[in-house]
Amino acid sequence: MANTTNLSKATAVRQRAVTMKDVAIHAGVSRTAVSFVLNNRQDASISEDTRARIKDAVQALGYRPNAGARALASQRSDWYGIVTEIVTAPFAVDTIKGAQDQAWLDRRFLLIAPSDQADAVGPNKGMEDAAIEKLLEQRVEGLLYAATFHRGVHVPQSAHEVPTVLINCFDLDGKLPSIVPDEHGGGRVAIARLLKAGHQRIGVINLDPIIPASVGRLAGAREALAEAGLELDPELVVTGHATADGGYDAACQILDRYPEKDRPTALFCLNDRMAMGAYDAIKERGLRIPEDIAVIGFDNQELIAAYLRPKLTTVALPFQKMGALGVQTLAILTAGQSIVANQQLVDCPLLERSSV
Amino acid sequence: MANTTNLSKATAVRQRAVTMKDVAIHAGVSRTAVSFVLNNRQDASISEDTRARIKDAVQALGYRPNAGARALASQRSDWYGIVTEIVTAPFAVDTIKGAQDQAWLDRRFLLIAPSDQADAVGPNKGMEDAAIEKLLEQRVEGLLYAATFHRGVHVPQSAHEVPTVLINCFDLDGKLPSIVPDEHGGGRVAIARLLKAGHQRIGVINLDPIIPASVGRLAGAREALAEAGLELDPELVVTGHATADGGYDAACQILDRYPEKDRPTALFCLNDRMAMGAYDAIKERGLRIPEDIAVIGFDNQELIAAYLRPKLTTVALPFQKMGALGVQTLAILTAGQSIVANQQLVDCPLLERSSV
DNA sequence: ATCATCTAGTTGCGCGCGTTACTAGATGAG
DNA sequence: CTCATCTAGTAACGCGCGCAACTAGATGAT
Repeated sequence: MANTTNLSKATAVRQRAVTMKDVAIHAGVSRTAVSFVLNNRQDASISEDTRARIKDAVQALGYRPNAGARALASQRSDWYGIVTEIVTAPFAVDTIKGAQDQAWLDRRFLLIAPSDQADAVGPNKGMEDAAIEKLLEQRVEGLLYAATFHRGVHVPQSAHEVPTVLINCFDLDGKLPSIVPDEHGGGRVAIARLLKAGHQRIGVINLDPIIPASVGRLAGAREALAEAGLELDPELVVTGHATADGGYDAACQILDRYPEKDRPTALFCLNDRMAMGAYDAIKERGLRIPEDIAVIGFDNQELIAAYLRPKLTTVALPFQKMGALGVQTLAILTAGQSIVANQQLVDCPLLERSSV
Repeated sequence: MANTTNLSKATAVRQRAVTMKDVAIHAGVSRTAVSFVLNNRQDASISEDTRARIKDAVQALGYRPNAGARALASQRSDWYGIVTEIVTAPFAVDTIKGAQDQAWLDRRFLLIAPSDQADAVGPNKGMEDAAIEKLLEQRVEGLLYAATFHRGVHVPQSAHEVPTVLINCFDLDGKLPSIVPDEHGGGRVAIARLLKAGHQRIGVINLDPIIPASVGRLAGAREALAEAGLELDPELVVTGHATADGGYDAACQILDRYPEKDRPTALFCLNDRMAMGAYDAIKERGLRIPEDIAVIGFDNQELIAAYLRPKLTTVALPFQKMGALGVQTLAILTAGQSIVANQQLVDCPLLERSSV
């Protein structure tokens, strides 16, 4: 009979799928017995013998459970949803990856909804709402809401209907728990690394000073300097546009402003794209990295950091970890338990390459 | 009553969801009537009056259809699955994006399954099988199987149980339809662009010469040259490791091998990462881009191409388009119709920036 | 011999929905 | 008045499954 099954499977593709009932008939038991065996229920008593017969039947028929029907009957879907900008964001994929892997471990499925514009005020706001709506129609048990740069957000109302965890952003108007990078610690570790290498005069290429990334990283930098008895010279902090060009311009400013002896010996770039531009400015002036000027970045944007020459030492944004932690947090919340902290910080580790 | 609903929604989060039955009772009709209205069935006759009452009830109660139950009853899920390496691949996200958007337009949902190793012989092969298995358990109606670089693959047997379309790869042992970039045309357009700018002596930084990308792009390059009455000088084709370092080394070879007058005036780099390294080699020699040496890349790896200085002119791999086309093809196949060609080529358009 | 307990299952309900078949009442033709 | 036809719905089944409640037979204690 296994024969005919294989045959029919090979010839006619669009056949009615094998159900538990088929398995039950094949094994000569009731459908319930099959269910018990497949779900490994301890309270039911099925002899080893029939248990084996059932498993054989499953194999022989190529039975595959119907996840939708199971969800319907059991009133739980084992699905989480994640909504995030997907393509505009080089980082989104890391968050997804982290969440996906963790979900996989927990035997859960991650539904990914597109949100071209996670920004709460954008013109595509409607799309984001629709995306969440779709996820809720799939009866996801929890939601992950991920931003591509650390910021405060307003989360659509519908997201409050199931447990929701914010990743790389925080709830501006509510109580939703969030997971964000420890920008402060990242700033510290970057500066600490430079200090350890003997640098005392450090230039900083800053981001827009009002965003959390800038605030946190600079505070951390100051703290690390203070511990070494140093201060951050405001003149050495230049704000640049968050691109390679911006980094180039800012680096030029810093490098050209001082005579060689007063020139900073290291640059802390608050993101890797700006570091990429800074590299150009440095090389253009005939200076070597890291011998003449050390450079340290932030973000660990793989495509940049790992391919710059020399490879860029940088502080990593822990997107994968945040994604995984998001799923873990969701697991706690959907289990009805409560979590300890409303905001969880995740370490930003230093990645040593060759630019310091 | 809208009041109490809102209230209960706000206070008790984990409430039984509103079902069609609730809507029916609220509107004073049968559940069937609700179903007819929601599905806009033409054959059923419901008066405008009750139709409105039902829609009001849907609004008032905040009814949201249960996608799983609907799938179960209607025997169609409106879901497609996509399996692809997700994080190892900077491109995967573009494919997903394209597919996702198209699916969204078609009112379908895209389930994304992780596959750390889409390679058919890798150690994680089991995971890929498991991923497909999971997708089939969700009763996806079709599968997209996407690779991160153009190559031949062996697709797991289970993927043959539903319509499957390969993206950026082709089926080594079967009949599965595939969608791949037009490497040949891309090579042509790159060289044509350089010719148009007056370059006659063109260096090529090649990839591993046996992969489809290399074969196709070089053939296209030769064709474009031939049309201009030129030939590709084999000496000017250097194979490099597909990284920035590899591009740097290859560029150095090409640049240092000839006296200035015989030096190529343009470099065609078969991927953007190698172009990134080539930039370094060129700048190191005091040469300017594009005045002294023009550079054209391939892939359009945004983070690189758009942030190099000068910005890199490159040929784009049409991942989004391939993803979208994949979904469209799947729609045809799942509708039971057959498609024209077993292999569809997608244009690789030239992206003009500033390096030519 | 009687009754309780245990083993190895089975019967049957309901999850939320799509869908087919049916029906009660209104309308019109003869 | 009778019968056919149309309008505006409704009753009921089944999708595949989980699960609570039940049962037939075997075993053991009294």
